[in-house]
Amino acid sequence: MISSELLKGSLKTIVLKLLEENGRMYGYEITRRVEEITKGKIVLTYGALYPVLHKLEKEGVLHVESENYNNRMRIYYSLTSKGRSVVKEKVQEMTEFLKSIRFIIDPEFKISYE
Amino acid sequence: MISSELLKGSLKTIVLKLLEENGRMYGYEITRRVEEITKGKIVLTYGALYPVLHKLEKEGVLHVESENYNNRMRIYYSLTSKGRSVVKEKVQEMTEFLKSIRFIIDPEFKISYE
DNA sequence: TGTAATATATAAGAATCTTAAATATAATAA
DNA sequence: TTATTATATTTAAGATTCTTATATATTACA
Repeated sequence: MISSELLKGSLKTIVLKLLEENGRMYGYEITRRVEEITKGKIVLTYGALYPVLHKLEKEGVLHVESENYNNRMRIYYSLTSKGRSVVKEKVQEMTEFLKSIRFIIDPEFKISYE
Repeated sequence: MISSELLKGSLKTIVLKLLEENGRMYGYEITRRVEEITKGKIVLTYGALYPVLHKLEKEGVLHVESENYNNRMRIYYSLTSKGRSVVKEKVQEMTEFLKSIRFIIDPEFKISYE
C-alpha cells in the first residue's frame, strides 16, 4: 500500500475526477472505487475524505443530495458547473506534475521523451 | 507552476533521487536542478527544503560535508548506505503511486495498459 | 553604488492528514 | 440467536508538512 504521505495534496483531484467520470457518488462508494481501481494500493481514510467533501461543497464545487437507501443514509455528491471547470484545471495540473516527477524519478524517460 | 499542494509528500523522494543520480549536492543546487529539470514547473522553497535535509541527516539517510567555496558556505549532502536503500524504496513507492494516479486520472491509460 | 544571485537558517502559522471514537443499520456466519 | 462483518457518516485531537517571512552574509554585475 502506498504511504499516506504521497497522497497528501492529490485527494481532491482524485475525488473530483471520479465524480466527473461517474456522475454522482457517495463517500463510502468513493473509497471503494479508489481501492478497486488501484487494486488496494490507494486507500482513502474517512477522516480525510469526508472533511474534503464538506469543504468542496462549501466552495461550491460539489452539489449534495441526501437519500435513504435501505434505511441507510447516503449522501450523493456531484459536480456543479464550477466543479466541472475546477476538475479540468486539477487534472491538467496533475498531468503536469506526473510528467515533472517522472523527469526526476526516471531520467531515462526524459531522454526518450525529448 | 505546479501548486505546492501536490508537492506535499514527494519532496523527500525528489531530493533523495537527485542525490542518487548526482552523488553529492548542496541545498541551493538542488532547488536549481529541480527547476531546470522540470522547466520551472516545480519550485522548491528553502523553508521546506532545508528542514527536510536536516531531518534526513538526523535519520541517518544523508551524510554531510561543509565546505567553503569563494567565502560562501556550502553544505554538501550525499546518501549513506542506509540512504541508498531508502531511495530505492521511495522510488518504487512513487512509481506505484504514479501508476495508480494515472489509472484514476486517465482511464484510457488503464484500458491500454491492462 | 545598488541590485541580483548565491547560500543557509528558522520561527510562526496554515493546511492537510491520521488516528480514534461515536453512531446506526443490514447481512451473513456460527 | 448471536456475533461479526459490511455499510455509511461524523468529528475531535494530534502529527506532519509546507508556506511565508525574516535574518544573515558574500560575490557578481550593471
